[in-house]
Amino acid sequence: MSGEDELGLRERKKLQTWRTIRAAALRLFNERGFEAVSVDDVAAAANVSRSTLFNYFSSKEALVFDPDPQETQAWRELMRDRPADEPLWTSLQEILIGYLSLMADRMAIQKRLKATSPTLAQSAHDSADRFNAELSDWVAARTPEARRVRATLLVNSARAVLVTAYAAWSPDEGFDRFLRLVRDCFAQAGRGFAADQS
Amino acid sequence: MSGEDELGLRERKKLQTWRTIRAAALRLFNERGFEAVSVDDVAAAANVSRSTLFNYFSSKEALVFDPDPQETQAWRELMRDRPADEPLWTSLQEILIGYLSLMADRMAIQKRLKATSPTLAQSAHDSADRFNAELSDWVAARTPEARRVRATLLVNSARAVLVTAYAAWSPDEGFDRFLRLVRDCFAQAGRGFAADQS
DNA sequence: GAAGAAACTTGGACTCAGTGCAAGGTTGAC
DNA sequence: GTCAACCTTGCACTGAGTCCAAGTTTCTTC
Repeated sequence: MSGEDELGLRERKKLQTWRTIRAAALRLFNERGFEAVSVDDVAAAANVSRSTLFNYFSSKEALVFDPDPQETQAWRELMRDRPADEPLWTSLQEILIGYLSLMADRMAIQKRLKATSPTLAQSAHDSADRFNAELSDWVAARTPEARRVRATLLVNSARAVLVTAYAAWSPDEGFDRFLRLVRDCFAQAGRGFAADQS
Repeated sequence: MSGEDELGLRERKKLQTWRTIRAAALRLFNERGFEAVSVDDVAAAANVSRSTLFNYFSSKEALVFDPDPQETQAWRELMRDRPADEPLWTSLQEILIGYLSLMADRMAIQKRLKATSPTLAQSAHDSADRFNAELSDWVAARTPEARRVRATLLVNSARAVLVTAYAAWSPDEGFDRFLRLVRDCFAQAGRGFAADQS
């Protein structure tokens, strides 16, 4: 999340515009609910035209879920930082925890918004998918062809862990509690499910 | 999937209309692609008004993914049929395989369509969610409060298994191959991931 | 089997998301 | 300072989804 200084004026303006729009969107959605606010409302509140808004965000839902432009860079660093000989399951855990920490401040709002709009709830997947794609690439690059399906299974299972912890967490409980849930579920999935007696 | 005979005329007509619309939709989408066909096209092809179409399907995507009205009944039977003392992980495997078998004929078309339209790919989750909700209810009813989070983890992991197998499968390969992938991934997740050396 | 209630269908008008384009304004490079 | 690349804007257009009032079909009851 460093270095927005050595950017040209043009780039800095873009970043600023992006953040202005996002901020306006989150504020309005939070006040009135997702459905009750139109894209034009958001554009107006951010002092940009409708067209410009759609230059930055590909859909109304993207206003809520798109990652900050500098965040995707941070993702890659999270992955690059894992030692090559670390077991994949451990790497996934640490990467995902890092990922969540980047969104820590947004998470509560997002979860609350999702509760109020079915449309949003649905397209939340999508945002997770983008990170997942990034993650899958990273995994694929470090896994030989023959173990590719297994590697995918691990990635998807890690996501299952996340989803489970997320569902069990309430936005009022604070972020630490959420991380504890994540670690716990990771441990359980690590041990496997076959041994359960019911 | 039995008993559409002891239905009244009204009910039988409804079922028939539903299936006519669905069939028309799948045919058109398959011929021209999802995006290239409008809802009006489908309505026209099914000899039904736009309004009626939306009475039966809540969205364009639903035309592809909604389960046949009689299918949801079959789901419940799948769940009811599992012995109460069977380990949950095993039950999940068998239920999901049964579920997939119900959709066996649609699956190849759906996967092909999904490949051609981003919108569709996204909302595929949604359809799976509906089954998942049903499944979660069943699991919750058979699991004491204290183990609820773990049960959710198992359900979500089972879904991860499915998603993995689905991704690794190609629609040309035939359904049996798909089932083999599912069983294999179930076994792997059953054994856990912690032991992996990388 | 006639009459009325309930459920289903229809067309049309409306809102809003998202696309495409052409014109005007801003930024950066030489 | 000039030119090219890039951003922003307004406007017109398509298509999804909602709402409603009026017409038609099925079910019920006597």
